[in-house]
Amino acid sequence: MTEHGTGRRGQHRRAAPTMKHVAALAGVSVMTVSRALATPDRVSPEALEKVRRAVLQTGYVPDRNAGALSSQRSHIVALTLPTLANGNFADLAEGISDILLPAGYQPLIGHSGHSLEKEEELVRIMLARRPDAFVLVGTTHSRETSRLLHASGITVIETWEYTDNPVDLCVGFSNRRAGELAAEHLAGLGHRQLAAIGGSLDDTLKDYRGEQRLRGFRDAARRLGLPDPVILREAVVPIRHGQGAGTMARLLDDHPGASAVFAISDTMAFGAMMECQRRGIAVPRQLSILGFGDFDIAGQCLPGLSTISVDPVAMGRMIGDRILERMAGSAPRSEETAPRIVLRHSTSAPPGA
Amino acid sequence: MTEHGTGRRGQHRRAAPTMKHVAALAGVSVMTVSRALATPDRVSPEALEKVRRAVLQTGYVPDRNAGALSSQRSHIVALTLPTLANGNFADLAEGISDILLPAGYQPLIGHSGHSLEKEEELVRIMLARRPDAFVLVGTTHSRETSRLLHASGITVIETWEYTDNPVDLCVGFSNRRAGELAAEHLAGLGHRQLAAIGGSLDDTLKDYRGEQRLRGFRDAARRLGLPDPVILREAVVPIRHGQGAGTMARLLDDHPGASAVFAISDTMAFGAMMECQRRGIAVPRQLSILGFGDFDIAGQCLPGLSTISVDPVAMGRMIGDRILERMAGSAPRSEETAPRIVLRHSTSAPPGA
DNA sequence: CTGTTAGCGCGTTCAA
DNA sequence: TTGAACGCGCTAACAG
Repeated sequence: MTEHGTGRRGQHRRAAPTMKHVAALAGVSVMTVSRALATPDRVSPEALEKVRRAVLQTGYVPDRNAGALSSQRSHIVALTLPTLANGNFADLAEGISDILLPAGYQPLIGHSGHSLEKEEELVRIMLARRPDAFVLVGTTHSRETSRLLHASGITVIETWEYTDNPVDLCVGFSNRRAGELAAEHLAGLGHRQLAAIGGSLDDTLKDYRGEQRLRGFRDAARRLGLPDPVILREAVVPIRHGQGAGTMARLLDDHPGASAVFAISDTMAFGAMMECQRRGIAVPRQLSILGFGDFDIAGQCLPGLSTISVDPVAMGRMIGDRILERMAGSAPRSEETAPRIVLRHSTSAPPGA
Repeated sequence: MTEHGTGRRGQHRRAAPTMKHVAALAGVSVMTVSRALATPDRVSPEALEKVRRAVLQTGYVPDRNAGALSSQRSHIVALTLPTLANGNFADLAEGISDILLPAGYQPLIGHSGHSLEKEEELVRIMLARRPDAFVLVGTTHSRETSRLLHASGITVIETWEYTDNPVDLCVGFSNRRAGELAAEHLAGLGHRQLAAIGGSLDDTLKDYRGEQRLRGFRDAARRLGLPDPVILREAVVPIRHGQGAGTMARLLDDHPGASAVFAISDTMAFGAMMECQRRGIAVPRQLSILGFGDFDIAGQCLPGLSTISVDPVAMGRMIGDRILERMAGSAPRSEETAPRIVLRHSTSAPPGA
């Protein structure tokens, strides 16, 4: 018998109190402490009280990672977003957290910067924490990402886009449909020459969902018998307001014929509106602008921005609920949510009408 | 000998592959796999290759929680923010992530909704994951929060405010100083009757940092010999644009004398600008407006919003660096960063000047 | 209701 | 360079 284990750890900080410390202080076994914390009703009132006191005295906080190792349930839910600096995704994350945290699950948030390679790296890093469920924005992933997720055998929820062939579960909306909605709204107002501004088609950084919206927009315009919309893809994700202004400037310079513009996001739409204001173009009298996302700013700018809302907080809560159902053993179904138009004052009939 | 341990876990999903599986497949011991992944140079090229293949074939991802339990280093860094739906905090989080992730640390993000009680709960939940470091926005915490952090014995970094008495380390700026800067700028332009709009003093939901900015603003005005600024605290955190408009409306109705307004955040400032536009008040000719935060929108709206920047991404990176230094065994110092004015076009000399 | 035993997946330590 | 033993902190399973 060599004596391992005594003082074998090198220099390191004072350790946090463990269950053993609490048990010793309370004069009960470690198991009783464990039960007192997890299933208080299976412990005698006296033992419970002793444990409670010892916990308070030591400032003990259970080590859930150790618990996870033992119980094979980490109570971690991984969440990969394209970026945090986007109100919609932040709202989505808060919606998910609002449901999961009170239920004892810990969201683990990461951001991929709209890159599939970074997403794959992130998935690998997060899988190393053995989450009980994995939430991904988007349905486009690298082969290896899909394989890793599949091999992990955990619940996977894809969101922010709807697909009939999810890795596992899907809670999202059709971005094509959102684009169609945009075209239908503008056509309904009487516009014929439409335009759209969106993100670049850069090889590695791509807004796949935004691209779907643009396609839906174009296809709906065709279906409605309108000329093909002018589509400018110049913004680099993550999109900031300035990109909207720049792309709008290009549109006004090179394709002055359009009377209505669909912007891939409110962020771009606002920048576009400012560019119009700078040039003395009245919105919506001379030019209609329609956004996407119903960001906070859409309701505050002048004129109020007409936009398409997908209610990220509600979607997040729905995702949280689905995860809890799955954890409880039931088999929730995928769900397609419906984007809807929010009418404000940036769209109206075209000038000649 | 009763036979425990065989199939003792109840119904649960297909388990992820473990190091044992990889070792068996590679025909080496578990330890060799461990070393092949952690210290490849201490493993023979042949063994390394066998392991590498087995890893690829199984889609194995190491369990870092188990690793953490063994090594006593979780490589997790906890981060509590007031909210994700605030560009500054999102940027801060991304800045921290940008440094930590490549170094092998996993940020764990939570949001407290500006509530000290929720923060305490969050700290407890996050401590249960045994982070190697803890980052908190703000220097105001509940007694229990401070106690828990102290008892945990880990590195703690407070940010977004500077204090000489941090729990452990502090990387932040003086919010008072930011407020003073605002008053000095406006006074320098010739304004005498100043005003400020900020968050409510609700009992539980408080923007402590914003309040410090307001106090710095007031004190600097006094020091400069100006009449006391009118300060309206009506917005409820988290502040959205609409609150700026409402508070501005109240200011214009009840205190029409002020020629310059400092808004506690760009979000409020923008709402305030829109309210002015709605009323036909020209900014900055009739009224100057100064924001805080240098949010994306400040550079895009018209007129461009003069504001105070604290560079959250840089601060985040600084925090990440400090954490890595501490992990490497050195003793980094606290750092006070300096807020700075970003001049655009929403402030100018007062009407009569 | 309580305690004992065993083991979750890994890294540390020591021995070969 | 490799492997075996051991234990990190906790919970499942069982015995009392």
